[in-house]
Amino acid sequence: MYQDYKSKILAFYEKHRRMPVYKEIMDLVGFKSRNAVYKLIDKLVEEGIVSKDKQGKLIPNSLFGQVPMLGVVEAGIPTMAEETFTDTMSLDEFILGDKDKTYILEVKGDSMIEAHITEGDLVVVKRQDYAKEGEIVIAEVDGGWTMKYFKKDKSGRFYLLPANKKYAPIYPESDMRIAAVVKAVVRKF
Amino acid sequence: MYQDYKSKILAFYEKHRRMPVYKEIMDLVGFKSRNAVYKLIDKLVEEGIVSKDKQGKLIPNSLFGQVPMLGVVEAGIPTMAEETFTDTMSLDEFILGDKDKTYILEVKGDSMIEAHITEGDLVVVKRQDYAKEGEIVIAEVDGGWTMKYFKKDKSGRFYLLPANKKYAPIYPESDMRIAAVVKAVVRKF
DNA sequence: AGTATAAGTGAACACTTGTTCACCTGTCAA
DNA sequence: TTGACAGGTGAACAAGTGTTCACTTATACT
Repeated sequence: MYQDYKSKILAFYEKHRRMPVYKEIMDLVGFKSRNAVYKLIDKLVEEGIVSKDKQGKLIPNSLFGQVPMLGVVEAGIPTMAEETFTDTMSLDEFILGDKDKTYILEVKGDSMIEAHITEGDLVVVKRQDYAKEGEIVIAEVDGGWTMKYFKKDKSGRFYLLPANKKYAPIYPESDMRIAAVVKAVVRKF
Repeated sequence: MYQDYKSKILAFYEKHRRMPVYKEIMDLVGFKSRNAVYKLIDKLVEEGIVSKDKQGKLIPNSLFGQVPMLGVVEAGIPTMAEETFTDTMSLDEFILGDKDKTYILEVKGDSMIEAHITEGDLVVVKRQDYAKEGEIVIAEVDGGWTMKYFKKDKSGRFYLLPANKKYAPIYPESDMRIAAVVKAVVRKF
């Protein structure tokens, strides 16, 4: 019953992308007075799953809109009953550190297959014109665009290394311009 | 200047996980009357990037809090200037269809390496006790937990197939219990 | 039984909300 | 200069906000 309240409020948040006001919660859970909601919220605040701003408006806390992160696969999945999850996370925040200058690209081709990035995957890239050694970059070399490892050889020259033995490393002839670095890979089934 | 307003409102939304009220926008962009905000919002509504609910409160629209999805890698990255992105998406919504019964697990081991799921990846799983042929499942077989392909052989028997030649298919001796199916894979660099 | 504690009701309060109206700039064209 | 017009100001309004108080109902325990 009580857990029910939480999930109804969460559902509202998911649907409307904002927290409900007291009257809405009232209708949501079936109360007939806003004061009942007030007392309910008091408990949720004490539990730490929601907070109030200076004006009393609700703000969702960490556990809200987040996915419980259980252990590792081989340890098995804990049953719902115990559900002592190790952590919880928002995928959005996890994947996109800073939403600024972040874009998503679809992957074509198999040149990064050995890095386990395959055709149809989505890569989350951050647009920047520099990169660290070893990062996967989106670069423009000799007129074409590619996604490759950004490497440096013994003599200090930079080159692009595909993660596929079928293809050879690319030593830029004229110029090489880094457009973005790959921050994450997402694959959906 | 005008574009500035949008990004400031967006920043507020990102930070507080809710849309600002008119007075907050007023302080945000430097207006001295809420009516100025009212007129500004009117334009944003007309542009379709925000809406109002029945009570006048702002609700963020599709372009808000979302990541622009550009084309495919080989086509290169369009410049910021043009930015005629093909689409835009919220990773949260994209990855987690229904947040209910969805969990995240960290991958250990290399038994799914040929499916390009490698150690350290995060798999987004949905807890359910059935699966379709060919899906990747988290299952309990003969007392242990594994992540494998869920397959059916010619005679109609189900078995678990690792995506790694080093390991043999698993034909469940006593019982096989499916705990969850893998919906997505996320890898962060 | 009785009684203490939790949970819900309903009305009232001060305050904030989005909205409207009339008014005041600037800027640009004729 | 004149007029038009988009963009901003400031005050006023009804409606909705979170909160408080006093009161009632349900639940559990000795």
